[in-house]
Order: sequence, then C-alpha cells, then structure tokens
Amino acid sequence: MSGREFGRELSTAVVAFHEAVGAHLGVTAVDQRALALLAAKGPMTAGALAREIALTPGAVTGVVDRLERAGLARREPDPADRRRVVVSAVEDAFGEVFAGLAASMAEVVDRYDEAEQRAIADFVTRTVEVLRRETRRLTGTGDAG
Amino acid sequence: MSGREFGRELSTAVVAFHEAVGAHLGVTAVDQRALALLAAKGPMTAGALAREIALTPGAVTGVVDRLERAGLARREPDPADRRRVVVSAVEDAFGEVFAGLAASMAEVVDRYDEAEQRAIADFVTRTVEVLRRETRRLTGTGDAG
DNA sequence: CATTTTAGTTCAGTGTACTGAAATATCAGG
DNA sequence: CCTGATATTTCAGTACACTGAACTAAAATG
Repeated sequence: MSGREFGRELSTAVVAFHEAVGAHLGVTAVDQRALALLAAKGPMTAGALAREIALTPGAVTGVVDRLERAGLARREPDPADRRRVVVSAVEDAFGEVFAGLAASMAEVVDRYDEAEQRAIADFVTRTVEVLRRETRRLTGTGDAG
Repeated sequence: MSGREFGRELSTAVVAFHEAVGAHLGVTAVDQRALALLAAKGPMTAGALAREIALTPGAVTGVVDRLERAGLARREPDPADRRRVVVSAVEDAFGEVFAGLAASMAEVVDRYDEAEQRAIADFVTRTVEVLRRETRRLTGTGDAG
C-alpha cells in the first residue's frame, strides 16, 4: 500500500468515526469543532466562541444548546459580569463513546518498543503540523482547528 | 502530551483539513464519503452508490452532480444497459489540492529509518482498524467507510 | 441616575440537502 | 409489440442550521 492510499484510509476512517460520534450524540460538525476549541483553549464566553468559529452570536446559542443537551459542554454565568455566559467543555464527556477507542489505542501503542513509540509520536506531531498548514493554505485564514 | 490529547489533535486536524477541502471544492461531507467509496471499490452505478451510502436515488443525483461539478467524479452511461449510469472517481482529481500535502508527507516519512517506517505503517494500519471497529460499534451498521 | 454600550437569546427569513413520489427512459418476458 | 419491471432524474415538501435584526438584561459612562 502506498503512502498515499495510506493517508486516505486513515483520513476516511477518522472522518467516519467523527461523523458517527456526531450522529450518536446529536451534534453537528461545527458543534464538534467548537467543542475541540473549548477543550484546547479552555472555557470562554459565548461571544469569544462566536468569534473563534466565525459564527453569529445567534448561531452560537444553537451550538451551545446542542453541546449542552449532549452533555458535552456547560453554560455558566460569569459572576463578574452577569451578561456573560461562560461555556466550558465537560471533562471526559466523551467517556462512554471514547472508552473503547482509548483502550484499543492504548493496546496498539503498547505493541511498540520505546524507540518505535518515539518515532510514532514524532510522526503524528509532524503530520498534525502538515495538516494544519495545508488547511490554512486552503482556507486562507489563520484558523486550522 | 498524553496519547489521548495526541489522538484528539490528529483527529481535529484531519477533520479540519477534510472540511477545508470540501469547502474549497464545493462538496459536502457525504459527497466526500461517496467519493472515497468510489475510489476504494471502483466505479458503480448510481443505484449501488445509493445503497452503499444509505441515501435515496434522488439524493444521489445531487451527490453526483456536485462531485461532477467539482471534477471529482464522472457519469458515464452503461453501454450494456442504457438506463444505468456508472459513476467513477476521477483519477488524481485531488491533484492540485493534495499536491502540497503529498509532498510534505513524503518529507515527513523520509525522516525515519526503515525500522521506524515499518512501525509507523503498522501503527497507522492498526489505528484504521480500531477506528473502523469503533465506528461500527457506534452506528450499529457494517458500514465504516 | 439616565443614557449608551455590550452580551446573549429569540425569532422570522433563507439556503441547502434530504425524502418520497411522479415522470422519463430502457430493458425483459409473454 | 405490449406490458410490467427497473434505473435515474425531476420536483414539491420537509428538516435543519445559519443570518440579521429585534429584544432582554446588565454593565459602563457621564
């Protein structure tokens, strides 16, 4: 199998899994992007989230509604400014969904010796960098998830 | 960075790239799933494609319309049965879009010695298997892209 | 305090992709 | 041939997320 087929298979599998998770939990792709942002950058106000994902405040209400309904995020009033709503990703919210995946991936990683694991980790890190760069190139924006 | 964060970063980056490609070419996530199927299983009729991606024939017309408009797939009449339309993925249709990615990934892979490359390839293969299994678990169907 | 600004939600309108059914074209059987 | 079955497209209706604007609430300003 060529490296190219390789990447395509991985990409397809990742996307299929992502879609399945979304369908299972009743959230859209955009919702999941918002959640990833919250997980990566920590809690932020609804307005900040709107700017980050380039959506209107009205749309963000819907995004957070769905994430909350799925138990993936929480709304909390900002005690310092009661107009504001702070949205945060629920810790380990994917627990049930990701439990099997995490366990299986741990098993997979366990198969390799230390040097191999270093190579794999390095490969993944560099792959992520490449993907982000190419995503920026396509979108023209500085935002690459 | 834990293995967990790791996977999430890769997943997010892959999905973001996938979305960017779709937006760039004017095709939906479903369209891309259909295209991946055509690339993997070879040309098939519109009806077969409809069954594979679990959509009505009417919806498939739209899917193929968009793929054709983007230059990613082709419609051809079946000479043996002129009611049928055979849909095929255009070879190297992603050329322009994926050129940068392919080159960068080749560079990345080049950094590792033979043993490391073997470990990486094995890791990717097993990861794809795990993802497909977990996708099946979530959807309950036998279809995991 | 009254006024202006800011934050978020609500809501009507819009765009898009899907379903289900009707229409069109072709094949297969009597 | 004529009839019934099959393959795809077309089309009206539906579902859903997004936009833009009005609305509510709270903070900042003077």
